[in-house]
Amino acid sequence: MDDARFAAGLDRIILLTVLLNDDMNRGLAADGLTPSRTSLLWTLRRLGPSAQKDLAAAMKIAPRTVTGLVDGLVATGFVSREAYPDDRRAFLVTFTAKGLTAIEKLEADQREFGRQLFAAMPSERFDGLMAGLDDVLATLHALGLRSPF
Amino acid sequence: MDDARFAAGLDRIILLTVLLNDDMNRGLAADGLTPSRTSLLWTLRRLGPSAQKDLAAAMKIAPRTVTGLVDGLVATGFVSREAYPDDRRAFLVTFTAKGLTAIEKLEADQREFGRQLFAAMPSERFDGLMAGLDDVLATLHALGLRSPF
DNA sequence: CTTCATAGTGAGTGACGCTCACTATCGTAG
DNA sequence: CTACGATAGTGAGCGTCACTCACTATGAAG
Repeated sequence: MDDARFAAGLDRIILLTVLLNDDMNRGLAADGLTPSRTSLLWTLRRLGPSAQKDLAAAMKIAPRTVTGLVDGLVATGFVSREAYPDDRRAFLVTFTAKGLTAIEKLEADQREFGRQLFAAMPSERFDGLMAGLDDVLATLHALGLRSPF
Repeated sequence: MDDARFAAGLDRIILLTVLLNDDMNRGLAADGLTPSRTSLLWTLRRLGPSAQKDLAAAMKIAPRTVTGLVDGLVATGFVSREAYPDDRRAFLVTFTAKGLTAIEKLEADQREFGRQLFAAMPSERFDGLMAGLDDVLATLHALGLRSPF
């Protein structure tokens, strides 16, 4: 019966997900951002200036929801709606200077967080962790839990 | 500069977080549960029959929010509000038979998921993963990200 | 030019978090 | 025993974020 070991492992992973989720969704308020609006900024960073429909597809949410998120981000000055070339129905959602600064700060924060998490870890243990994570991710992939990217 | 390795590691962990979160919050609808109501059921399982204020404290949410969650769970038949001994202000939130069945199914699902994740993993790799996770969790603890339990 | 598809929004709903004000009850100090 | 402050829970109302459905404006293709 390895069930107990498996359960203990899963408990650790679940605890980690809870802690990281809480942490990520903290501090955003300080920047005037909400979790979903931040998620849109990350997506916009990945895709570059995009139509709202493309953001909706990438984030796997309804187009109508993107309208609301972009409304909020425009109101708070993180993005702007520009003209979309050759299609007057669509907008090109684009970072403002403030938005660019914000996403770059988020990226820097993430790098710093990675450093804090791993810098003190013996490299053997780090490698073992990575191997285990890759295994788990591959298993999840095989189970049909695919990466959104 | 190990920054790239750290970033890759953090990316894996974040991806895992996202995938597991999505997965956990799927399928709940099939049981007629929402994420927060399910979270309350898990808490109730841990604490045993409780006053709403104790659920609020354990879940780190406002008492008013618990009122709403319990309202929903009572309406859908998962819990009931019983008399609290020696205090007529409070309720003793208690599993119904349906609620008990539901939480036991969730527990069984979780055990099964643990099996699916780890059963095929070489035990050395599993141990390496656990060591890495323990290290990360200890680091998070040191950074002030404490377990909610 | 007519017809069908597409991009986005208005209107409405529901879950889930919050605060503030309020009621009912408890517990304790006179 | 009574008055007073603390506690348990709820009503009212707000904000975010997800959804659907119906609609407008525009694009694209016959």
